[in-house]
Amino acid sequence: MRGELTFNAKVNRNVMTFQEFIEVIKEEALGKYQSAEDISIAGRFMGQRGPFAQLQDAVGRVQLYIGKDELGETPENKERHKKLVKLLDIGDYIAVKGKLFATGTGEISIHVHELKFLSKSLRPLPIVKRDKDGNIYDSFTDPELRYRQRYVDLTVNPEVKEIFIKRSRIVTVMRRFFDAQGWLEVETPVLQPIHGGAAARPFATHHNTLDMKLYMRIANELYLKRLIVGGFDGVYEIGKMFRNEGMDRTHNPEFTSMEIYVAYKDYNWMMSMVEQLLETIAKEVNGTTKVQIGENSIDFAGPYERISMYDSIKKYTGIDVSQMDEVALRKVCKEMHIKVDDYMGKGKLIDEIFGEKVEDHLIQPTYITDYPIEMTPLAKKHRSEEGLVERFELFVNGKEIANAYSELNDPIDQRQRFEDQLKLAERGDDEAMALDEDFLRALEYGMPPTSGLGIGIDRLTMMLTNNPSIQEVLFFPQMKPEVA
RNA sequence: GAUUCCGUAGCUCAGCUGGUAGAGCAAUACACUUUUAAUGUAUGGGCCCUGGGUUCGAAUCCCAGCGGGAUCACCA
Repeated sequence: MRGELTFNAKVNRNVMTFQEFIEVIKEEALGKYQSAEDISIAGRFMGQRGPFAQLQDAVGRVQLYIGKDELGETPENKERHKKLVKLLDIGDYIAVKGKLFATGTGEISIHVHELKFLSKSLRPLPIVKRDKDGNIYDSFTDPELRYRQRYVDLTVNPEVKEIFIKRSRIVTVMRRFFDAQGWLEVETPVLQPIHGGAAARPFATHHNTLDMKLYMRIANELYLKRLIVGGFDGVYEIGKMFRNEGMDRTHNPEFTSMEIYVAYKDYNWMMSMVEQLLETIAKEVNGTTKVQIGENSIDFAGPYERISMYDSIKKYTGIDVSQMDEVALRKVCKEMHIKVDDYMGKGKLIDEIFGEKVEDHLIQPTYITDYPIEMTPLAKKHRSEEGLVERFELFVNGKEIANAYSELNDPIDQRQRFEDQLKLAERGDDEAMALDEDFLRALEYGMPPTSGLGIGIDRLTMMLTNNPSIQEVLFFPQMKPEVA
């Protein structure tokens, strides 16, 4: 008996998946009461009511009919099966054989005549029940348990599994979209000697053999641009970034970003590309461009509104900050009761006003364009507006999900911008960007005009699945250690 | 990091102004072989997060710690 209960290696599971089973119902079994041939199926035993049991696999559930005296053929085999059925626990993996039939209420089920244990569950799974109206009766909801034991969460909460399937599809659709354009998916270093490309505190580590300090990347931008210098027309990378910052419902120390750089393009082109990309993703993942996020119904169908940062501030505050110097901006912040620090330069002050007064209004997808030069050291100067750069951020539901530039490809200007960052750092801005000599050298060899874009995959998934918490879209969100 | 709420059975939760632990589901046994969250009867199940304190007596009140959620700050 014991042998039957433990972790069988021989499985005939490839005979039929649940999905195939459902197709068989449609094509063959419907209208019949009993299939001619046995089918073989395997899955997780998820409960029993009388002779009716639920078997679950990755796709869904099917009903089994386990008749008391109908298992096995020989008397010994019948006896054995009776014992096996008694030993069934929720969570056990079993394989069954039987014929399809329609029950009295019309549900297509498997009339089991043979049952085999594949694996035993030694711990009781939480039992979640739901009725036809979707009411859930015995839920498994404790966030701490759900995140620490995601395997249980995924087993008993099908809507959780659905989120992660969507997340995977978002990435797949994105990849397919880029690949169709001939852009190249690449991988760049996670361990970097200089943490460039963004403004954030890094995780630091040490390489023993080289005896050198290394940082987990906070961004991969400077490496991807090196590849554009190297002659690729379009490169993109989907991968983890690491930032040693605070954690909350929208921040996890490691998160996934997609960065893409396309040569001979500018940020106007990029805006159109992003519209097509997001529209495609929304349709492929949700079947529609519209998505409900909390209270708001959002439509990802392009084109999106485009408004410059200065105009957006004017629109929502009535104040024109475009000609103001640092002193005037500080005065404005004070009048609006916006907290500012001494180290903040002009760009940062404008960003504070924007964050405080504008962001929350940007519900439908909206491009904010043309940022002050001080806060964007890697973007190209605006072709006609003094003091601005060609940059946009895409806001949806009041939150930023994409950031893009016409990339700065003038090495002399780039060196100057890095030096301005160093000055900010000296004033106490610990987010100011470090200078990367090799990156400058690459630019000195010549980089074509290029547009670059970054999209937060976690954030995008949160929006497309209507989840306000990043933990709900990460399989294993960062947690403090569990104490035994 | 700050504020605030929370931590009781495998899960979801009651447990009042302090008097020594409860329900539903799950589990076990027996009966039932049926349906669509939940059949019946019976039974077992607890470091009430941890450590101090107050008290004759603490799941309950106080303090500290640990873990989680929410809000804020920082960031994406």
